[in-house]
Amino acid sequence: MTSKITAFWFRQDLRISDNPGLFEASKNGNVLPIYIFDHDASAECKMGSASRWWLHHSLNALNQSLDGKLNIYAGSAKEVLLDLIKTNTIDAIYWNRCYEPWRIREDTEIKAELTQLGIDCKSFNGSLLWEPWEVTKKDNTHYKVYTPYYRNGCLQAKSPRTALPAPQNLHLIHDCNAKTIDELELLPSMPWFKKMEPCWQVGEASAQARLSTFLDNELMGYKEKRNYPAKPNVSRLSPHLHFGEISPNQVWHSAQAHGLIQGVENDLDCFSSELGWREFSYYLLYHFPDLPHKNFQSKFDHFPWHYNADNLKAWQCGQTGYPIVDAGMRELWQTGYMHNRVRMIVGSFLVKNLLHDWRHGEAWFWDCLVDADRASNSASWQWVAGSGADAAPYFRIFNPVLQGEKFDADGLYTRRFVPELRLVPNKFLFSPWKAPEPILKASGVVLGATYPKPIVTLEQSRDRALQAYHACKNV
DNA sequence: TGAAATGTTGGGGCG
DNA sequence: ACGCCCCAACATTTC
Repeated sequence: MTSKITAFWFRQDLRISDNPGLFEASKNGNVLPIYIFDHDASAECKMGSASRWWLHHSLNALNQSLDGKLNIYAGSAKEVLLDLIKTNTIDAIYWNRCYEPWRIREDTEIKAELTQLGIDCKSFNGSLLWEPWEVTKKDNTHYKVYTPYYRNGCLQAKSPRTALPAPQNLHLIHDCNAKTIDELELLPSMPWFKKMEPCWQVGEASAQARLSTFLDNELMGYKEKRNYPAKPNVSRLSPHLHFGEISPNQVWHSAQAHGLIQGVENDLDCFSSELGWREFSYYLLYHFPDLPHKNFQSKFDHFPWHYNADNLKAWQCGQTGYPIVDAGMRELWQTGYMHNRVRMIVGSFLVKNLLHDWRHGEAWFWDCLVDADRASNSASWQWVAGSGADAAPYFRIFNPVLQGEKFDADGLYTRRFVPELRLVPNKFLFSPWKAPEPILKASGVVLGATYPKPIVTLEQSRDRALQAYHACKNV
């Protein structure tokens, strides 16, 4: 064994198995495993509150896998790394690529400077099935529509790398100048996260367990049942994927293997395609770095949004008077997560019925979601708003009453998060303002007191949205 | 992965 | 028996 020391820089790949950068680093000899918390450096890379909570636990899980030898630092990544090579004998620094624009900028700089100083810098793909620059069209332009991107761009390209094993014989080095995870102070002083704790098991082992449970019990019927927020047939892998506790390659190939079971072919294709949407988001962000801030379709730059602080607040707090919307927003607040069907409903409601700029929704989700991810979050909000690539057409406006009746017919989901309506019969659960007074009384509901009256009417707000969209249609 | 408005069809009640 | 109307059910168009 040589005495070469390779620093492996963990970022959004908080796992040991199928970690290409770590795998290669381990071949060189000794490994100095490091994590740099650099998200407080600027507003652009600020991490949301729920994400910080997740990160705290994820780092602890990773540290445990590394026998307590994960070296923690805080501050600008470049400064930390430059400092690190001054005070330690380091021959190489490896990492897996990140794709946020600010990361790409910074990584490019870091690679150039460190290489000049004689450090062997290598980056790897640990987070995507297909690199954004590898999915190309013949005419050299970029895909703007999902289906051809996925079918012709991804599925026709080379099959995603199969998962690597965890490196054997990791020789880990500890730097005594490193901080502890607690010193990062990722947890807020107000323990609001207590209610989230029972909902999640953080870390690589839990991510693998979640994948197994999903594939064994919930993949069957996924295509249909994933639409019903009370059903368990969704993977809930998004936060694990975001922090890289599990790689998309591990998910992809495990799912493929399970998809051989007869009768789940369509479910497998549907699930794989959801991983495809994740790839598409990264692809869009890579080729359109302004995606988190700017409308992908610039005609939306002149959209007559109608900001109203009270309405935004009501939406955030789950007090809109529309039970399926309020259930979703409260699920988000309480658990750090929201079922995908309901994300579409609350998104449509904010952007169309309340006529709020999608960036307000993006910001709130960013702070509240444990799976907050720049690429997915901004691509999805632009999709909902109609300003994005391959977006939902502007006139597609969800009716929260019909959506509730259709996708939560027995009210299980809605009653869980809006318990003040639990005695309201199904017939009026999604439109309590239509319930006759005796029924409300028997249910213990006083509209405007125990549960809000609708903050807008569906008919008027729908018409207003259609007018507004019409106004900027072909600017 | 929408909803509402409008159009079409066909069965049954009824003069 | 026949034609007319009504309307539910389904299909198509429009936003």
